[in-house]
Amino acid sequence: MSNVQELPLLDPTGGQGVVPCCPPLTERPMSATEAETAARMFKALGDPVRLRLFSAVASHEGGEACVCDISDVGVSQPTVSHHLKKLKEAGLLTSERRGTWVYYRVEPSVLAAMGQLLAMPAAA
Amino acid sequence: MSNVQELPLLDPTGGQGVVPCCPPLTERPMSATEAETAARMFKALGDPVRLRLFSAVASHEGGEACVCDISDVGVSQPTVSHHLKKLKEAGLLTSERRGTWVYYRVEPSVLAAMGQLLAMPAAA
DNA sequence: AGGCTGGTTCGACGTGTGTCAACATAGGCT
DNA sequence: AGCCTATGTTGACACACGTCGAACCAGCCT
Repeated sequence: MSNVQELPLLDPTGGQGVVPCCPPLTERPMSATEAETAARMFKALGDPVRLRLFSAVASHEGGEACVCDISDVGVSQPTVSHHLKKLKEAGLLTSERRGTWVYYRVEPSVLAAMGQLLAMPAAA
Repeated sequence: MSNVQELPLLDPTGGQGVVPCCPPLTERPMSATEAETAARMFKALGDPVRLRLFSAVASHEGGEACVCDISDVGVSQPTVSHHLKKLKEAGLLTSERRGTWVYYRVEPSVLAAMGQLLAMPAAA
């Protein structure tokens, strides 16, 4: 347990962190630190435009999409870029330039972490 | 306050069964309407204080807690009340006054719906 | 009645956020 | 070189948001 990505917290400036994070919300009260971390991810998805962008990337083949394929969400191009940056900073997406186009890709572990966070306690 | 907001994430067809508003994020690109609905809930959980409050209620016995039990999150009491109201407006919590105290309770179906939203497609 | 405690609402303040137009950068093309 | 397309960055704007203190409502006391 000493390699892979095991950043304790997300670095806001790096924007490349993966956060395994916290126990389910229903298990015990979250600490301030845990809440800070988890809220950052929820916040990133708390905007309709970002949610659509993220969904567009996530549902694309291979979990990867070019900006040009997903930028039709009703806002200007700079705004799309701005939101993609936010999603990247939240650790939800990664980007890679290949020639002319930039491709965005989901960070599956983070998605899984959020899913776990909302996991129901199976009604005991 | 006669808040006429529609139920956020659930489609009340079929009674108690969990009917998510939207398919998993990874299934297909979300529509604008779907994103609007889902983002409202993510946004509600996108604040550390609200996340702690929600977690405190959700992890309490019976999924229910008195305000006095959970209001120790580092902000003033009016702010706690404000956030609880937000969570209520987002459909995540319901409140009920019993004598002196007000009890908040999680909306389990909504929690499940959000979990489904983040469900992974078994790593295609 | 009056007072006390638990919660909510109000009004205000500073900060954060989404948005755009304009500019800047990267890479491919002629 | 020069131009053109694809993205990202900057600066500015309006608006939303989190926070607090103070005032206000709801029940339980004495």
